[in-house]
Amino acid sequence: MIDLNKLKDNPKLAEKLTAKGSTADIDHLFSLNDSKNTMQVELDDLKNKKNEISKLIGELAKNGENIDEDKNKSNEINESIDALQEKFNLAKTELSGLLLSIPNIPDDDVPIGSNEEANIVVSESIYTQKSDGLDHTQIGELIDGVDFNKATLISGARFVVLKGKVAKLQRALIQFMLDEAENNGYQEQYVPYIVNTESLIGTGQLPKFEEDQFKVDDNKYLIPTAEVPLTNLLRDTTLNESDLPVKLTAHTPCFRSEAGNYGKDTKGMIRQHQFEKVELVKFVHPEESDKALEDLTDNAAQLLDKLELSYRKVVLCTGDLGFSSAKTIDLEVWLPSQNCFREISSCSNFRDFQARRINVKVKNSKNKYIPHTLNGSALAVGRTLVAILENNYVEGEGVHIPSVLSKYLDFSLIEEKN
RNA sequence: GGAGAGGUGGCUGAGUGGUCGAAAGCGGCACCCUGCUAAGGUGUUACACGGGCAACUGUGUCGAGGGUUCGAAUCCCUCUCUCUCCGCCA
Repeated sequence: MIDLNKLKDNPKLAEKLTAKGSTADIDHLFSLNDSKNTMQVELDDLKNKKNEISKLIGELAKNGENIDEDKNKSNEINESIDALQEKFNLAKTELSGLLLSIPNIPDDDVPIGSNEEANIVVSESIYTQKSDGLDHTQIGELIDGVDFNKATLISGARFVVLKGKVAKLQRALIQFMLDEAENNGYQEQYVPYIVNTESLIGTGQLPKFEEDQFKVDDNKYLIPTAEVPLTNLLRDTTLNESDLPVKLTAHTPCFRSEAGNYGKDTKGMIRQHQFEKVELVKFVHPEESDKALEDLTDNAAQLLDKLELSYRKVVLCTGDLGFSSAKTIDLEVWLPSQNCFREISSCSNFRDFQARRINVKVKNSKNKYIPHTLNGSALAVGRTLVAILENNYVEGEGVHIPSVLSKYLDFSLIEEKN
């Protein structure tokens, strides 16, 4: 949630919102806020009168005096209160609805642009970089480890079944990523995969992106990412400053309805309704969040280095930035079948945007402040699997397992069948 | 799924219509006293929103939302969460 006062003090911020694609009417927001406040003053004043009369009635009644006149007066005031309260509530509801629908303000160093073409590549780390390779669906068939037909049979489109060594490889990747996260100081969590509306509002998926979520019940949704349960772990809490930074990690499946992505990546495992991911989440002191984003991105990038997968680091432009994010750095891994880099991790600094929504504060001996939150994938496991299949495939042999995973697996090659 | 109990401030826990934002204790903080690793004394100690340069001040909050009433932590309704017992179950 953005800070209205900050927006008021700095009109330039409104332009940045526009650069992010927000169509919010900021002036309307201000006037709505003003009229809400005016009403609140009036309302409080009326309630104050009412309270005083009630107190008076109490005293009069105790002394056995006549209270009819004051009761009438009080009833009149109550009518005024009811009328005004209704208007006030409407204004308040509208205001909070609008505020929840306004995206975060991009950082100053975020490139301006309307789509991914304006993103800036900051670095590349190249190991081997094959091109025109087989894609993972073909390789999956050759090694008999990936089955989309069975997934379609039992569930439908955009699901996958992994078999044998490929399934084990995915499990090993998860284990590897969690171990690395722990080495980097993140505490592992096991969290619910179903969350309530409040949690999704807290991290910013709701109210605007309801159609992207899988709803399982009134007020209950499958998580689109572990960011949601992990970040909401601290909802409505006040932390001690000495607790910072809070660093959490979890492996979870992620569920996305991918509404509005018809025709995009329809083939293969790139865009699925269900995929595995290891997520990193941090709560840090506001002054530390820039550094924290770098560290977080490094934590994710190191995984790709250890897996010896080629990747590049990209700063997302304003138009490509997620709703809640002030700055996002994507890691994109090389896919030989597509001859391009594809997103495999997204590391974001949310500043105080989510923290305000989830009402988390930090106190020290002097005062209270709102911490900054960050998160990033480390990594998207499904896409990592795709990258390994495609990059490590050798014709006539099969898929070679990255050596860093050897301690998790009792094989180093997934052979072709026949 | 069935039956019951209950949600009060950081914690324990009083409080069944007005003087209750709420006793008391614990804990926290500040100061004082005390020459000994402790004890005692005094004061202070919720949050949100609004108004005001500020001192300060108004409103709201006793799980949530409605209702009754001039007035609700207290009475009524709905919801929700927690706990106990039974059933079922990985």
